[in-house]
Amino acid sequence: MSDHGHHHPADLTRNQSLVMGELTNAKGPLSAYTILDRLRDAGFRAPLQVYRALDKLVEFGLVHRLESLNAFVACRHPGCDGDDKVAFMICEKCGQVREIADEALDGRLSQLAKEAGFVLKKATLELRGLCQTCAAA
Amino acid sequence: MSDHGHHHPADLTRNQSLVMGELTNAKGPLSAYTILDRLRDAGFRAPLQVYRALDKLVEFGLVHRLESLNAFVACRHPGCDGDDKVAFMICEKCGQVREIADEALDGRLSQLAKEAGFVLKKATLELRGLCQTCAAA
DNA sequence: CTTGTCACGTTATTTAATTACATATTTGCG
DNA sequence: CGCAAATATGTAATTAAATAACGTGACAAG
Repeated sequence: MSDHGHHHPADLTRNQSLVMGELTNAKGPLSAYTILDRLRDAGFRAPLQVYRALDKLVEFGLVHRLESLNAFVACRHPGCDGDDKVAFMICEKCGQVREIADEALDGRLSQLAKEAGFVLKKATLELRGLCQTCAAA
Repeated sequence: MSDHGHHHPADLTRNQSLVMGELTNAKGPLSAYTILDRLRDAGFRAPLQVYRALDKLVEFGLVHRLESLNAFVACRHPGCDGDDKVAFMICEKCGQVREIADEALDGRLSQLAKEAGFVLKKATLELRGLCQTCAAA
């Protein structure tokens, strides 16, 4: 186990490292095809190379998938491992993504699920709007 | 304005009605392409016919889009109009979708947005798991 | 009448994701 | 070591999701 709470191998494979590198480098979320384009020089040829790496990275908790964007971001929130109730604030102007973990929110969601007899596996919580900076401008 | 609080014309166009009909009829969410297939007999030929109708229906508040499924459901929750903070519980076994509006949840989301200086436009809240029935089985 | 708007139809294209199949690489173990 | 199982990779083809581009028809407002 690494120093930030994720369950993953000490070393990523070459492809996984390359994809992780692009995501870590990027300011915002990237689509699988954007990642593919950026890794052409590194020898990437097919979407599947990206998707396979992404699958693993998501599994390891190093990357999140943003459903409302069909895109992926590196996890900036060490400790979110095992917590599938992270929320995202996505700025529609600058593309910035902020990751949020909130006890009260989680609690309410769990409560609602419980009341409905619903067994919660995963929550997709994506807030779209304008970040503070863009809203001010 | 109709009797259930949505802003939309008294009459939908033919295409809009057909698409709305399929969604109302269906037990669960349908993808645009599934709708297309089901409307072949009614003369539908191209995806755009479905997407155009869906765009309007979503705009009218009659239909919701489920981002995590790339699918659409008829709104079962009269009065959700103008409220873009509806949550969905999606059963991964039977496909059933339950629409939830919760004050406390909304409040917490608004609070979190406010604290971050984030101007919230739309919230995507999708809970994946097992409904009561399927969990029991 | 004619202009603007809105819905519609059709074809092609882009973007997203998966299926299928072959090959390599690593890992654990006898 | 030698080998089998699991894991990772490469490539091509295909399905699924969504949009772009272009033209036509209906119709209300001026």
